[in-house]
Amino acid sequence: MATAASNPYLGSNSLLSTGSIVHSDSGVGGGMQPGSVAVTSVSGGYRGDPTVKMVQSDFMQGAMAASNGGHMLSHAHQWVTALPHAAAAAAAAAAAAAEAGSPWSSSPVAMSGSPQQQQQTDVKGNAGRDDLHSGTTLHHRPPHLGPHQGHPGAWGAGSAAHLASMAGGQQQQQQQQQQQQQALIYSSPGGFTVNGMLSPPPGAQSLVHPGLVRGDTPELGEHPGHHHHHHHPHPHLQQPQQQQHHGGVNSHDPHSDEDTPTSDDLEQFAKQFKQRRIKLGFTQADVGLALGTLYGNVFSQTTICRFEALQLSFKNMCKLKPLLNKWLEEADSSTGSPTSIDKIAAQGRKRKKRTSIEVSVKGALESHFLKCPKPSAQEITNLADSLQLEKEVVRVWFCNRRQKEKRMTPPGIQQQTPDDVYSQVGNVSADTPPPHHGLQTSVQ
DNA sequence: ATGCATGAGAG
DNA sequence: TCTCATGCATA
Repeated sequence: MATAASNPYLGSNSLLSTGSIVHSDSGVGGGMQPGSVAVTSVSGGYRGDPTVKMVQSDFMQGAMAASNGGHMLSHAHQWVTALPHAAAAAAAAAAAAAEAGSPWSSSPVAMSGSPQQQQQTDVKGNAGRDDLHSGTTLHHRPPHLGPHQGHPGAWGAGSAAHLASMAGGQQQQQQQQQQQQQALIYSSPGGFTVNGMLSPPPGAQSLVHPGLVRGDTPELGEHPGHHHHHHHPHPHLQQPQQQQHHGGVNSHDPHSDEDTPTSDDLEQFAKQFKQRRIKLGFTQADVGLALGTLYGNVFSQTTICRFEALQLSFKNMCKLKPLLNKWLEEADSSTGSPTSIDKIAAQGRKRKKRTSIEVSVKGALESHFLKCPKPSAQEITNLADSLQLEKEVVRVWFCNRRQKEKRMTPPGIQQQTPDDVYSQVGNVSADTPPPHHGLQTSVQ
């Protein structure tokens, strides 16, 4: 593949070509035979780690492993190095600090029984690696947006799709998929508003430069006055059971911002959000960037995507919801105003090559995971050894696998079936209850 | 849309 | 070390 070619390490490594790997699978249950394992592709990236700065070509790994079957995981680090980059964003840090105090993780009284552990990491990422700068401000503009129509509050339709047990084995999750592209339409190049959206509501901060100071309250509230019923909590997802109101301490309406949304709320919100976003002509990336401009927290397309697909932890969903909600309000209220942001060019940062794990190896990992989701360091080492993978890769694989297990959307549920809008209406008894909720014009 | 990766923070 | 939030790079 072309990707490989671009880096020095893989120059001679032809393993990357798809053709090099031949065997396709061998079942999940058993041992795999050594042979082809994984290849890594490289790309620029950065590693902030001061300790690790060395260039090491270890592209040999794949080749060696393939040829001798032995293990040779001796390589140390392969990440490339060194790039001058600088700039720490103090402003971001400040914002982060502010953010930390926000009431995301806990509502007043709500969750008494379940501490929602751990930290929120939100903005820290910004301080660490983000380079927010603005260099240019291009304003792109949504193709068409009508006068604001859907306010948050108007939502509420959905039915929920749910789940399935994720017990027995791994099932693949469907992935209806298609690509979204960048918005192609830009509005008048003539220039107008300087920054993002206009007229932030009170409480919202004024806009700032993309990437620069913004001190503000991350207090995000969805506005009061919501009225939707929250019915059944989703059976899946281990969301902390929060709503237990005795006495009435916290018994105000479940829709108010103050309280933690139910997974159902989140699901509906996510759907609505996606619809609105699409109708407004924004890509997921646009949104992520806009959030940065508006609130100082930039998010990637990935995160927005995962939010929409409910592939984040419950807690994370709760955290993001207010932000996205805010954006949504801004977006559809500022009809003619350009939204804009500029892209932060990827700086010269080095990141480790992304390892590509063979399907057969994945199968092996999966089977091990089923037996033991949390292998000890030793087990990881052994496994890594037998699979001819780096220990770190295996470790990370397990971490990611566990994370996946904790996502909101359990594998097996269909997230949206755009083809059944008016298909079956009364049919509910079947085993495939497609969740359809009105609109849904475009699928992305 | 997702797979692998990074890094902060909590043990 | 692991977990969690996130994102680059990819398919």
